[in-house]
Amino acid sequence: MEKLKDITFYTMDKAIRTYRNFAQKKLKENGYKITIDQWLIIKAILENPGISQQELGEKVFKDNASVTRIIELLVKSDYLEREVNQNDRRKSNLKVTTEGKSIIDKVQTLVLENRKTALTGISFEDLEIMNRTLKTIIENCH
Amino acid sequence: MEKLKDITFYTMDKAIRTYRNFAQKKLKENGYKITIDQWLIIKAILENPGISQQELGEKVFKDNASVTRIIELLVKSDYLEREVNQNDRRKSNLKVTTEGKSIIDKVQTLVLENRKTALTGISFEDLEIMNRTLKTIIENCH
DNA sequence: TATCAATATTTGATATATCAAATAAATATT
DNA sequence: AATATTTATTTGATATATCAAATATTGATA
Repeated sequence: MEKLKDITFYTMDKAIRTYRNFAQKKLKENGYKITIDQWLIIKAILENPGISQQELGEKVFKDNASVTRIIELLVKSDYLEREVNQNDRRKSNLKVTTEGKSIIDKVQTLVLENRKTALTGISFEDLEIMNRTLKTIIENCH
Repeated sequence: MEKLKDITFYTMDKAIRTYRNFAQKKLKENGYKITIDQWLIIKAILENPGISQQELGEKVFKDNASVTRIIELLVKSDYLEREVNQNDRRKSNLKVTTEGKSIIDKVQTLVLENRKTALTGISFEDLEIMNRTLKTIIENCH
C-alpha cells in the first residue's frame, strides 16, 4: 500500500494549507481583521468592476453560496457596499468602500512579502513547470 | 496590479479544489457514502495501527479539533470503533471496523483511477519537480 | 501525597465548502 | 397577457478548518 507522503495530491493539499496558515497568521500578527478569502474577493471586485457574484465565484473558484456568505461578512465589516442592480434586480452592485480599498492596499505589501518568503529558493523554471502542471491537473479534472 | 490568474498560490488552490471536487463526485457517483477526508483518516489509521489522534492530525495535516469531529462521524457511520486507551486514559484506541476496511478496499480502485486521470499527460520529471517545489514551499512557510 | 505543569482531547465560536432546495426576477412561449 | 423556463442569489443542512478555552488525565515536584 502506498504511503501517504508519496501522494502528490496530499503534498499539494499540505502545501496550500501550510501557505494559507502562514499567510493568515501574518495578517493576524499585523492586526489586520480580514481573512485570505475575503481579501481575494475584494481584490477580484477591484480588478473587475461591476462583476456579478456568479462571475466572482468563477473568478476565485468559489461556490455561489460561499460568495454570498463571504460578501455578507464583508458588508458587515464595512469593506463592501451592495445595492440592487437596476438593470437586473436579481443581481447586486458590489462596491469596495474606502475602508475596503485601504485595507487591500495595506495588506498588499504583506502578501507580496509572504509570497516571496514562500517561494524562496525556487527557480523560475521550476515555478513555471509547477504552474503548467497544476493547470494540466485542472484541465484533466473538468 | 497583478492578475489573479498569474498567482501561483491561486493556481495551487484551484488545482487541489478541482481535484477534490472531481474525486468526491466520483465517490458519490459510485454510491460511496464517505468523504475524501474521512477516507484519508481511515487510511492513515490502517497504515499506522495504534496511532493517537494527535499523531493522526500531524500525519494528514489536520487540526486536532478537525480530527475529533471527523472521527465522531466515522464512528457514527460504523467505519471506526474507539475505546479508551488503558495506558493513557486521555487517548483512545482507534480500530477500523470490517465495514471500514471494506469501503477503503472498494474505494481504492476508484482513487487510483482518479489520480491517473488527473495526472494524464504529465511527465514523471515535471511531477517530480512539482513535488519538490511544493515541499520547498512547505519548508519555507514553517 | 497534594499541587503544579504538561499533554491529549473536546467543545464553542466563527469562517468556508458543498449540495440541494427555495426565492425572486428575467426571458421565452403559448 | 398568462404561464413556463431559465437564471441569479439565498438559505438550510452538513462537513471541515481554525483558534481559544475547557476538561481530563498524566507526570513531576515540593
